[in-house]
Amino acid sequence: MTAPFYITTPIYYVNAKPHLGHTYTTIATDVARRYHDMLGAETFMLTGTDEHGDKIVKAAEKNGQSPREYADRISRLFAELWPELNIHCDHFIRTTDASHIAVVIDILQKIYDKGDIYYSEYEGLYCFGCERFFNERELVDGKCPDHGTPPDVIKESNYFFKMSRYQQWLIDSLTDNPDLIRPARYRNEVLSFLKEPLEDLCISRPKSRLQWGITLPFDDRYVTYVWFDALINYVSALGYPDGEHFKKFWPHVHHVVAKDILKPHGIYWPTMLKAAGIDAYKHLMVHGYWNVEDSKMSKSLGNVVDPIYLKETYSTDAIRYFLMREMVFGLDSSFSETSIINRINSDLANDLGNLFSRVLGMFHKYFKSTVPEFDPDAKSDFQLDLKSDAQTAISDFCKAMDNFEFHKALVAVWEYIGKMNKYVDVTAPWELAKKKEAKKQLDTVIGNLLEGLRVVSGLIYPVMPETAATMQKHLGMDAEKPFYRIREIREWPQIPPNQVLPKAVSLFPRIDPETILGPAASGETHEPAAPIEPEIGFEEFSRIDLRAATVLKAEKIPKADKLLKLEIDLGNHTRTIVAGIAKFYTPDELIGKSIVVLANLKPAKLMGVESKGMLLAAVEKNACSVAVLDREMPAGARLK
RNA sequence: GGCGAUGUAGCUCAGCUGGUCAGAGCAUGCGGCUCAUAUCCGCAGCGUCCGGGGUUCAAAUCCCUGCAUCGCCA
Repeated sequence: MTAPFYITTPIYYVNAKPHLGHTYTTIATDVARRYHDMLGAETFMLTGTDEHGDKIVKAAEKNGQSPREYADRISRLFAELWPELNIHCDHFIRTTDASHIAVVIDILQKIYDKGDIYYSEYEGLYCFGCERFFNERELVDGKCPDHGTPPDVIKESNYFFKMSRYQQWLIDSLTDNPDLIRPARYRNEVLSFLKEPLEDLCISRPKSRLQWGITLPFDDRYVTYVWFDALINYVSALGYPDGEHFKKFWPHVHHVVAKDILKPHGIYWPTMLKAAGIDAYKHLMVHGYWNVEDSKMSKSLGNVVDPIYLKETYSTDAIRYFLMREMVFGLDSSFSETSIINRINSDLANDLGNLFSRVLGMFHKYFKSTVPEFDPDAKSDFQLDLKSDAQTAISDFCKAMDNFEFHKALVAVWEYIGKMNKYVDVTAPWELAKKKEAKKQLDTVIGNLLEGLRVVSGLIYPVMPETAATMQKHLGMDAEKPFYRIREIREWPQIPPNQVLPKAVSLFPRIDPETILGPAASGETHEPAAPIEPEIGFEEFSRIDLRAATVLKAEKIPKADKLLKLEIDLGNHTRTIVAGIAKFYTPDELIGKSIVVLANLKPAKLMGVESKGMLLAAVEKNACSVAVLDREMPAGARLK
């Protein structure tokens, strides 16, 4: 009996629309959930939205809405996004749900009754503009960084949670359970933080400052601090304290978070659980950030990391694959559309898509679309055994998935795909098809290849469920059945013989970067930058007289396809220069431009025209850009 | 300022406890096949393994130091 599996994403704060970071976390969580489905576990996945707190009030005000209306609207964006990305969550929780609020109140009261919450007055630096307290070191010159005004010293009374009381307990449990927080770097970070004395956590906000929150059960002048409220979602969603789900799933919880919320999850949450008398969670999986590369194509940055844009441009499966394959769980990764396209073209189109296409192509041609019978254990002369290699691939895949090493799991699958491509090459079915006496061999080769594709389709299921189902159908399998169970995948052979299969489809067409990113982006062909020339002194540089010049006239030089003749204004005189840029610039677009000219270059005759100086431009084989001044300067100004 | 991480081929990175560890993928070049989505297969990388010093018979791998980048904390 496989243990149940409970996995959570953070609940997302509704002060912003869903972006790439949310998307990665939630897809990774869904992939892990689907993997445990593959193992035959009963799974439960939770996501949702975090909706209280002053940031929400402010964001709502900005939008002219009430906090409730605003939270409803943004929350819906999240709830509706996940199905679009083939993410199946079993429950979508909102911290404004009545059932959640009830549990928060219950837990607060429990901890209060236990004596772990106390009331205390303190003094702090408060900015009325920001409606918040500041530390000394957050201030700039003793002033609020946002308002530039000195903060006021005010006294305020609040409720505090005795987190410090559980510090040693937490250190011990981290020491005893090396797996508690993974990867280890984040566990170490928490441990090093715990070397210093832990301060108690302020868990209330006076209603004079904030009303949008859960009222404390023991003092209705206060609402609950948003983190204290939010973290409790992980148990309230399961129907804590008596719900069946809670009993079944809580002992098997895995929290997935990004590194920015390590502290609340690594420190607040376990101590809260301990204080409330709830078993601590077993696993906290922490991942890194996506650094979005600022490419020229993505001026509107927000647009490119918009999950819907990505889905519509590249397909859900491709995006899921890219995110899981490209990021090492725990580390940061860089994100760019170029890298998505590279991944799609090389891994999905060339390796997987083309393999599928060539195998099915031969199958339909040589077998009239009818699945052959073959002996799965037939010895071949080829030294290649797709059947046993499949078992290796499955094992490697599982080992990686168990550790949240999604990229390694995919590498294992792709190594197998590579072996299949090699197998096709070595067995050369097109040769076998020419010889009548090789029919049995051909049956074996194609039979094994079809089975290999079946294994691949099973293993890619958690990452690319749609593609997995499509492949199954084209292999004559029932895609409605749980073909992705590891136990099922291992069975070889499994495709029922003598059935007629549907014609193949193209799983992943190659993408031409230009169609998406525009011509400038096909810049893969850029020459590497030339090495820097040997050093020179300033004196030597001073002899180079560079001047701002305005282009007055420009015309093509007859019979010369590269040359333009320019009439330029150098302030106190005009002169003629010839420039070899006709392939890249029309005369008209140069007129009026403020360019840079090497003014003391020895004159030279080009196609019969005397050129007195030359303009500066960045030049490559297939591209050229004339240097222009980005602010207006009088013609003749010197550059130095 | 304290603690920690990282720095390996053009790019992204594997290389655990020292001895085929100088590697993989992508990109590039050449050759082969023709079933296939101009795909697939094979071959090719003379990289100061950030710099400097040390330990050792032997270091990318351990120690010290410097530099760079990043993270956490103050």
